[in-house]
Amino acid sequence: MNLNELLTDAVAGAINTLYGMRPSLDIIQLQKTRKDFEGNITLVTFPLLRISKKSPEETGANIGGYLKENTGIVSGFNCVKGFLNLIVSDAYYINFINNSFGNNFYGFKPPDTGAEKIMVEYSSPNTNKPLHLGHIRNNLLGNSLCRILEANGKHVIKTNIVNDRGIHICKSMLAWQKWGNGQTPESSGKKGDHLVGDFYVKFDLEYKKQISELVAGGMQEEAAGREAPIMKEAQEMLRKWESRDSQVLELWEMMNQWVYSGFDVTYKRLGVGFDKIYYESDTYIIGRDTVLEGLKKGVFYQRPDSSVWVDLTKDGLDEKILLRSDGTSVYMTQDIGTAQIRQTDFSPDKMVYVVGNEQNYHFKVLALILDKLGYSWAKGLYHMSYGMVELPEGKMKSREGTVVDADDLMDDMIDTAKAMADELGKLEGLTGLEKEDTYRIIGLGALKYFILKVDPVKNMVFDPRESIDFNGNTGPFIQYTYARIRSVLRKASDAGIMFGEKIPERINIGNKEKSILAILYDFPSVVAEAGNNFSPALIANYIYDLVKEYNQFYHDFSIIKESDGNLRNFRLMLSDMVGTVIKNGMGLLGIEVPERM
RNA sequence: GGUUCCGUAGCUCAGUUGGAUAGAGCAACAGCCUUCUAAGCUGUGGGUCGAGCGUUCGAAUCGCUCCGGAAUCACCA
Repeated sequence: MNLNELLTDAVAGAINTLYGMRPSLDIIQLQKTRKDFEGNITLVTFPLLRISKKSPEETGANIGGYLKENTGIVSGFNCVKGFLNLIVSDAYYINFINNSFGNNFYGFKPPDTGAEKIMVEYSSPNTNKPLHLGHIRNNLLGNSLCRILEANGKHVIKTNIVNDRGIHICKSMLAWQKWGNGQTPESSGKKGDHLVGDFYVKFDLEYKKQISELVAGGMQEEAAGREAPIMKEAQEMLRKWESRDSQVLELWEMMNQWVYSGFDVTYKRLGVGFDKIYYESDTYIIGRDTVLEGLKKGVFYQRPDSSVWVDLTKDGLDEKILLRSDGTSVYMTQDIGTAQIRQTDFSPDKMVYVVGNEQNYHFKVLALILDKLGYSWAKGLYHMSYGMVELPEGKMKSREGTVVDADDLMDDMIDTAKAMADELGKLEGLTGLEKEDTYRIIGLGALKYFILKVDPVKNMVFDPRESIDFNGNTGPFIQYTYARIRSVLRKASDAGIMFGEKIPERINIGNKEKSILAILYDFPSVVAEAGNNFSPALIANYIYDLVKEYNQFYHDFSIIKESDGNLRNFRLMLSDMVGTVIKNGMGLLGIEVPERM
């Protein structure tokens, strides 16, 4: 039982003894004591007054007195305006650190064989252009979510569905055919995904040109969009692809390979990975078969032009197309197929989709369709929806060239880390390789933390200047604290100072130290909460609070230089444990921590 | 127009199941390195929690109505 549970029990006992009535647990409201008051945990007395039939002050005094006498956890209390502030005994926290010290996995639940099996889909790129800032948020959230779920003892399967087919890829392919002159990543010296993306842009330019020519010739804009010759060519190419035209397939394979090798570099740098990768070119057929089956069973219906639809008007939604009139698949068809294959392959209890909130409607429809098809596992679908990333000047727009490229961004962050570290002279004495690695850790730490500290459901603004700041509530600030701790521990070790002896309960610890202990104590419950809420941001903000508190302590107290041996031992253990929690917590965000910086 | 989400300091964001005088960082200003890493610490200023009404001992938090912003309702993905 943790502290909250112990106290809830004890308070219930107190009320029963004092007032002769066993209260329901939900009126026992415990919260952290605000900074301005003395105490660690506060009981709100107001809901208890109808049982006690006494004033808030008196009720608080009664319960506080009982807890102090009977629990051994509460060493003192005060009651202010109906808030009973309980002082948790030093011994309780000392006992905690004595037990948890040296556990490198503190905060993590061990994997359990009977654990819930959760499949998490994230990343899900298209293969026609390189990854950008929006993908970065997706990848970081997905990867962090997986780590958090694993830390909660879940069995996690990380998966990626690569959208390797469709009209958008055909656009790049067509443009390459027309204007590529046989260029390859090798011949051009470009990363494959960037090269393919360049042709996608070329297509778009030509398409726009053709549209304006048609409009100038008197055609409506909408019609021009359909009639532009290059678009017709791309559509023709897609049809050839679906009928397995060997030349088109060969080109498609080649260009997709370029993109994959490019993605691999980006993924590796971002520190994300997958247990199983699916390709829509494999799954869409299954989806199509299922849709046709559903049509036979009467779950769907066909229009005169032979397109297939599902009617969701009774569920408060609209009608949705599942197969085009020419028989080709749409996005929904593919997702139906993918979900089925995943069930066949892994039969997960839950399938989590980390996908932007622009697709909220899509996933509502997907779950509904799978349910209508009679799949019991449809209930296990969960869309982890997250907000868009915007720039200070507004949305990223590829046609206006304001898209922030993932590779460029990482380069910039690492360059800035290098410039700053060199200016501060922080890494002198390290080898060249060690320096490079540290720049990387810091630059990526800044980027990842900046994105993950924000509540996923919210849209966020990414200001390249601000995100590059390394002070305040940032990744480097946290990493710096870690490096300081490591430095202290190294110095202790160099001086032959051993630590880790059990701390005697009678040791006299200060408020700041106690407050750090209390925060450390909370880590496992924060991990659990982050898992329940699918929110890496909870971890990020927790670490920041811990680190801020520790830095104040570090500033005000001596650790190695403390003359009292017991106290020195305690402070070293405390520092060591803060380091462990920083490392573990940042690990859940996919952020590394440096030994020196 | 329907549906969903968001609105907290100049800017970027915290604020678990309703609880005390709403918190950080950035930016501005003023301090602290002969002492374990100053990428740090301390202080000052900065708020009608979008607005109103309601629920109650108590609302940034819950409900309703507005206002503002975003997404979506495609034979795009």
